[in-house]
Amino acid sequence: MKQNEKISPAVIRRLPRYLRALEDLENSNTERISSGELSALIGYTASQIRQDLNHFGGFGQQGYGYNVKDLKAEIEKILGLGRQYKMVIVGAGRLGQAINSFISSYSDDFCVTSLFDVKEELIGKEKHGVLIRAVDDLTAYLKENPTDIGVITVTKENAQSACDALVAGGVSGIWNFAPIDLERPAGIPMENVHLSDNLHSLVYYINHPEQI
Amino acid sequence: MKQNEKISPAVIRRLPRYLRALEDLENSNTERISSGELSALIGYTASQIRQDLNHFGGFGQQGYGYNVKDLKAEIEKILGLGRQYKMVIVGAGRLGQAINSFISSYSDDFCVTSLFDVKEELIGKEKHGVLIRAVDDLTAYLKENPTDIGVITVTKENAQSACDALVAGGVSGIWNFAPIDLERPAGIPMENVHLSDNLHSLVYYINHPEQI
DNA sequence: ATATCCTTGTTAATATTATCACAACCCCTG
DNA sequence: CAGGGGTTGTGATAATATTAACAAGGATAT
Repeated sequence: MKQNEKISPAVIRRLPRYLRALEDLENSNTERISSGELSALIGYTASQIRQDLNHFGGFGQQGYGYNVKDLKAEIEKILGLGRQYKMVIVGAGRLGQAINSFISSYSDDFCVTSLFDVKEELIGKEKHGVLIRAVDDLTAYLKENPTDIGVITVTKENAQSACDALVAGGVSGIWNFAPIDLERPAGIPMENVHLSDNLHSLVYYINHPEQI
Repeated sequence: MKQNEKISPAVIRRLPRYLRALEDLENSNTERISSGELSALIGYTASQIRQDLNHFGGFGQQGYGYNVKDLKAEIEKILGLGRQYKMVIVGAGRLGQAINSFISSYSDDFCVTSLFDVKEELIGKEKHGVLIRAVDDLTAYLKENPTDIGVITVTKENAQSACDALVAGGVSGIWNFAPIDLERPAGIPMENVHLSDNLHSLVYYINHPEQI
């Protein structure tokens, strides 16, 4: 990265999109790509693509474009991929199981080591090869088994205490699926997936198609 | 809405957040709320809250603030809630089932009428009281049973054809969980939930906590 | 009634984000 | 190895989005 420049969140949210496009290109054995071609593929302007990438360094070559393999490697490095992230999921209901299944099939870079739940009847069972433990044991488990990411898929009512337990256990980041904005110490990143909010936005645009 | 003013997507994405806060306030029997108090609750500046709401009309009163019940009703009206939206889910795997379960427990405003899948062994079964049909019958089903929203929870490879079938069947909007940007006719709104992108952004901030 | 206190709606200022435009300069062809 | 074509990196400009500031006017207390 150039200096200690603060990168805008808008740029960061686009990086995974670039990565997906580059993976597709690599799979189709494309060796090089220009910002203009990338623009046609993913819809951002060529100018924006060049400016985004330039926040992190000049990965392209004039008259040539970008080397697909190299650029993909650079973006993976920027994001911090290339090592394994250990995860736990708090909430072993349908959503927790779906996320567990998604992660295990998605990439070896992410590994769910345990699920947690309050429900007696779930504790001790396995889902997708992952053991469900009692949520009371969460913090203790995390201290024994250092974990990078905590996923919250419990109800709104239980989300804050799940978050507190994850923080107490020393996770580095939180992925929250509960429809609530959780309190946490500064410096702990959190990504929210608010399904209901998302659905409501969709409904707005269904009713105002002229605004799309 | 004031005139035919085009409302920025940034504003639209905040409306569901306001709605959530107002629901909580209503549940705790709070009658009135000022933009300053709302700001403390949800983190947006008071100025932004007032400006957002004013795009749609003056719902507040000087020296008093906003009436919780009324403001909630206004935002529901703006979003287009208050009627039932019929939905189908294409992809009856874990994610599809999780979304189905989420929706049925979330609100009566949304109703999943059918799941669809390619897998022979799933077709004819019921999940959460909803029948799984063959994806080949999707468009025909939609023509018989007018549907507002199509949810895509199939693999990346099958997502575009699912999208095409939904559009051919006349859905008004699409909620896409596949990690791909789908082609569709202009005027069909689509909300994307790209879990992998989201996870990658989280990983970036885990590795650059100073940038939060 | 009246005066004070609040809080909105709204305009202006600032900050952030996206686009444009082009010089620099590398690839590629012959 | 020279010239034409193509593409980047980047500073300037435009567009959006957010925050600040305050006049207008209702709520509340007395």
